[in-house]
Amino acid sequence: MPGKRVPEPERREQILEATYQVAAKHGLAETTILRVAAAANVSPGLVMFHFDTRRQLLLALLDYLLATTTVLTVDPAVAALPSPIDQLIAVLRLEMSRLTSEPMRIRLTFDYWMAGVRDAVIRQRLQSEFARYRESFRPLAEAVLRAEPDRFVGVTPAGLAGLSVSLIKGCAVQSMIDAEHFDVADHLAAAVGLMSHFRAEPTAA
Amino acid sequence: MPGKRVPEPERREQILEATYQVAAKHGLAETTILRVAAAANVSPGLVMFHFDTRRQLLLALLDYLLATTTVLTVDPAVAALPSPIDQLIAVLRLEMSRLTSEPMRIRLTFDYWMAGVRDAVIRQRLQSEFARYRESFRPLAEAVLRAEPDRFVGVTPAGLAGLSVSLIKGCAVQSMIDAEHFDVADHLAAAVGLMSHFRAEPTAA
DNA sequence: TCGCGTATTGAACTTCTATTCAATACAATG
DNA sequence: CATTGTATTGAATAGAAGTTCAATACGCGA
Repeated sequence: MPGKRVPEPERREQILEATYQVAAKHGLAETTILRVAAAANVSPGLVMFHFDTRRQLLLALLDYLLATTTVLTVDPAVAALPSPIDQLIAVLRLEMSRLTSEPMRIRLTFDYWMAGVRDAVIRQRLQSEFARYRESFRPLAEAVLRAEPDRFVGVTPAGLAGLSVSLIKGCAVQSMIDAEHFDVADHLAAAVGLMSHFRAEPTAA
Repeated sequence: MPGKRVPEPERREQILEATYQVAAKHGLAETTILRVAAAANVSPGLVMFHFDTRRQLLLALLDYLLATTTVLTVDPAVAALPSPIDQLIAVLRLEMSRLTSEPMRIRLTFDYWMAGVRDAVIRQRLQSEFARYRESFRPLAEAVLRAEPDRFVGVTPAGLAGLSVSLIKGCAVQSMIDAEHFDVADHLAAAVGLMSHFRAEPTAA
């Protein structure tokens, strides 16, 4: 006794949304067709009908996840900061706060990250996503190096951008398990402590 | 028709070793009793006999994994370096190389890391393990701050130690997926580029 | 109003898993 | 050599998962 018919794109969207809810709460491994179907108030068969296999459902979820990830934007208030290095630090701070405020999303992303170790398709999508993310730091990194070339001898824009992403990822990884105990501010303080020295007054000694 | 009897501790060790092989190659999720038994040339029942449940087998594997993790040691050649910050950088370099040279171990550790999100026992063991790791950086961090207090205003030893671990973890996470493409030297160069400035000659301008 | 295609269901099927257990052979002890 | 305890096996069980599919009802065009 079939239920109400719904145009295909909306059904897909509805099921994907349910899949996200399940995956965010229980993790990828426990994201089963049955659970997804139950969460979407739909029969298991319908999930297969729209996505063919569980694998394709999870790939679709990955696309959904990446598509709904906010791209890196430089806040006007940040852009107004005088020195590029202050801008970079401010962006780092914002990104770290943003990520740790969405723990479910972070966990899911790392779930895919682990899956990517054994799955080439997942791996490539994540790689290009993170390459894009890294690139979005490039203008800022270039500005920093341009502003104080003497102090950044041997550091490339790509290197500084990569380091920025690395710091953010390190923060995300820690907070994933230590959510309530891990303090973003503390973590950033050390990084800032290092970077801020590019502006430090010269030692007269 | 039972096979040869073997004293209990050796059997446990043998099965654990097999479990490690399977888990390192296929991941935790695919580490099944059957696979482990096959890898150990033993019947499935015997695995259960020695470890009771799959969960306890995996917990035992975690202990095994952590127990066989080399603790942080400061190489004599490193300790001979004149400035503490050079020592810290050298240690970072060594640790990053060490981790990326054992990709299987890293992946397995992160597998447990993900499992720890939903499993309190796993989480606590990992937390204390990483706390210990972080602490092992503390003496070095303190030496760095003591050597150049004026340049590290507001940075605590804990903060610097945490940042060091974070950099290493960031490196490990990247290399996990990007093994052949990710270059430890590049990654470290940026970090070093930052830190080395604590020794930079003052800008005369 | 009458088909007709398609979305939808729910049960059946297959496969894989952890787990249990009765049967069995080995080693040590007497 | 007999006995006893325990390590070991392999088959049986139960459950859950992904996937298939025949049956069914809905909505649209004729």
